[in-house]
Amino acid sequence: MDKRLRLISHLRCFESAARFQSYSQAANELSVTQAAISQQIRNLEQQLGVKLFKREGRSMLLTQQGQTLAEYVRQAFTTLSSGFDKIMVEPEEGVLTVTASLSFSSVWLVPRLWKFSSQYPNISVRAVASAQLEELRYSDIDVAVRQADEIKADVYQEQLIVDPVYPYCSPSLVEEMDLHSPERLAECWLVEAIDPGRFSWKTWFDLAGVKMQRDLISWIEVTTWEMGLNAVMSGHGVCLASASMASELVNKGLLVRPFDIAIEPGLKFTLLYDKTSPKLARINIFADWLRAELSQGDSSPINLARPATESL
Amino acid sequence: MDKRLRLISHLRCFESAARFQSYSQAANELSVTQAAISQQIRNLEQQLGVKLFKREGRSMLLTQQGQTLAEYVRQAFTTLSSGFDKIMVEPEEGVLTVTASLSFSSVWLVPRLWKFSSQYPNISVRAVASAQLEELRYSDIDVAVRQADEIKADVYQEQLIVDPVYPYCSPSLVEEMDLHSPERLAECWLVEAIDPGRFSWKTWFDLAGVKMQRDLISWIEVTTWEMGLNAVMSGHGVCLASASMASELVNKGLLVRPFDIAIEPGLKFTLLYDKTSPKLARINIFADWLRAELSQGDSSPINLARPATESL
DNA sequence: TATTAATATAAGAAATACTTATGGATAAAC
DNA sequence: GTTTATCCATAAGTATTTCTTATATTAATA
Repeated sequence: MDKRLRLISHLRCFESAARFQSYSQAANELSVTQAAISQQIRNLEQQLGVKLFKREGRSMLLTQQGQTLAEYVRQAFTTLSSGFDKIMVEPEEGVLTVTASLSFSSVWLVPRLWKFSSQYPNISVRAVASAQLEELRYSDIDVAVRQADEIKADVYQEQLIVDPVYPYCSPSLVEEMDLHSPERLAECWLVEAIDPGRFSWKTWFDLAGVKMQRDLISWIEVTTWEMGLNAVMSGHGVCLASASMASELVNKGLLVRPFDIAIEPGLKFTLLYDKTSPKLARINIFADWLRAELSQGDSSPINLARPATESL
Repeated sequence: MDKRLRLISHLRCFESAARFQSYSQAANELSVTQAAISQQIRNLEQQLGVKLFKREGRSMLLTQQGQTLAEYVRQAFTTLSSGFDKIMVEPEEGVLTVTASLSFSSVWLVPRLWKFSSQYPNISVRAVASAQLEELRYSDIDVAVRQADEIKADVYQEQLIVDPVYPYCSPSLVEEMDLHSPERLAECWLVEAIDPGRFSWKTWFDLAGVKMQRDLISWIEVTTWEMGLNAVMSGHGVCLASASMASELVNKGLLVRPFDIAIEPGLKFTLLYDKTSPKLARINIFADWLRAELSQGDSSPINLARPATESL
């Protein structure tokens, strides 16, 4: 066996740094520090006796030899990934890791997981909350559910629902503030995201045909849909939220929807997973369940066209 | 980047064990213990969630998946080795590691290295003595000089000399024992290797036309040519040795050759190196010097046909 | 049946990989 | 031109991984 293959563990750092031409970005991709990358590559260069990078100002450019090796390493890694793909096919039973926004995870997914688990006791679902979409190919994450009008990802995407966005508040507030017309909302504290995009109270008031005077209203600013729901559940004002996310709380009598006026097209929920994942059998089971569960809520499957940033 | 590539460092153990279908042999190849191999492969299997080996009695057979992965790993390693080959080309100056038998190293090579070094001050030669031929492809060793009639190796081989084997003893012993005919040798202590093959005193006496009575002779048994030479240099008997190995000592007046009767074809010296080595420029310089230096000694370049084990 | 050969496993030791802190060089901003 | 920001380099220390040693288990062989 070629003794140079002892250096194989250094090649991950090398390949990443070569691709980015940047140690910092490689460090970020590999979730280590820049110093680790620097030292690994220094070690690799010393052991091979070859300069792979040359510094130009703040850039690390590949030498000719570095370029040559990078190409071979990339090819070898592709071969290995293919090999892994070939052997890793998992059965239906096992662990499945699902990632979604904090709001969807805590407000929708986690409160319903007992349903999935009782129906599929051999599949153990692990919910991972994240602010951004996580890497799905060749990673620990199997499925993602995100809210955005458009998602850039190189894996399979499927629109689950387009969830209308209504105002929600506690039942007691309806009586307290006599919320029988949209105009009455201006007397309440209104909960709004810091950057709501098209899911703002202004949008809603326009739909309701009410002129909103922003500076006359008391505002509560939140960073996630979940925070908004939690705030109004304890009697603090009125928030906008998507029907599905609020449904569990409405069913439990903790929240009510004072007006049947919705911002539509609503919040688009997208399912993402890697079609080549070894856990595909398991993912398909979860995806079917998810589709059924979401289709039972208050939602309307309407096509979207306009882009927006992902909601909270 | 494919997160499974974090497992890349385990793949050396896997590939070796897969090739040998034996953890012990893999351990031997990689110079680690069997336990290390066992644990690495267990870890790899756990992380991949795939059984790669199945135990059958005392054999570790590859599973179908193991076979598949082994093929991909082998291919990836070949690609990496090619990449390393492509970038690793060294200049003439630098370190060169030469391996030879203990006898050749200490009796011939090391006493002459000053010549090489003064002629090529930019090349630093490191002599490594070893009882067996060391791996030359992709290893720390650059050149080997071995004594054997036939060598199995997958690298370039070149016959340097075929060195006749004569008796040698100290000058004082010639006077002391009045060594003017071969028959007189029977009165001396004879130094012989434990397993001399065709370089035995019996062979020599046959050539000299003397009938040897083994049980009437006093024997000294040694394990290396070097030991034999050291013994007779201090006045202890007579040994057989190849002309080139003895030449330095003869030139210094420490040994003499009492009879000009040689066992021929003599000891075959072979030069071995990897034609694809990145240090080829450096190797060629050393090889040229070696050829010249050896051709200045008492030797005859005669073709060999018969196999024998490597001499000491 | 006893011995040998081969792998499995646990615990500890050794080596490697990584982090933190700091410095140096260069590019960008003011 | 100076200051700030960005990026990599390096040393020292920390954390993790890899390896060794000791022992157990299993199967093959004599």
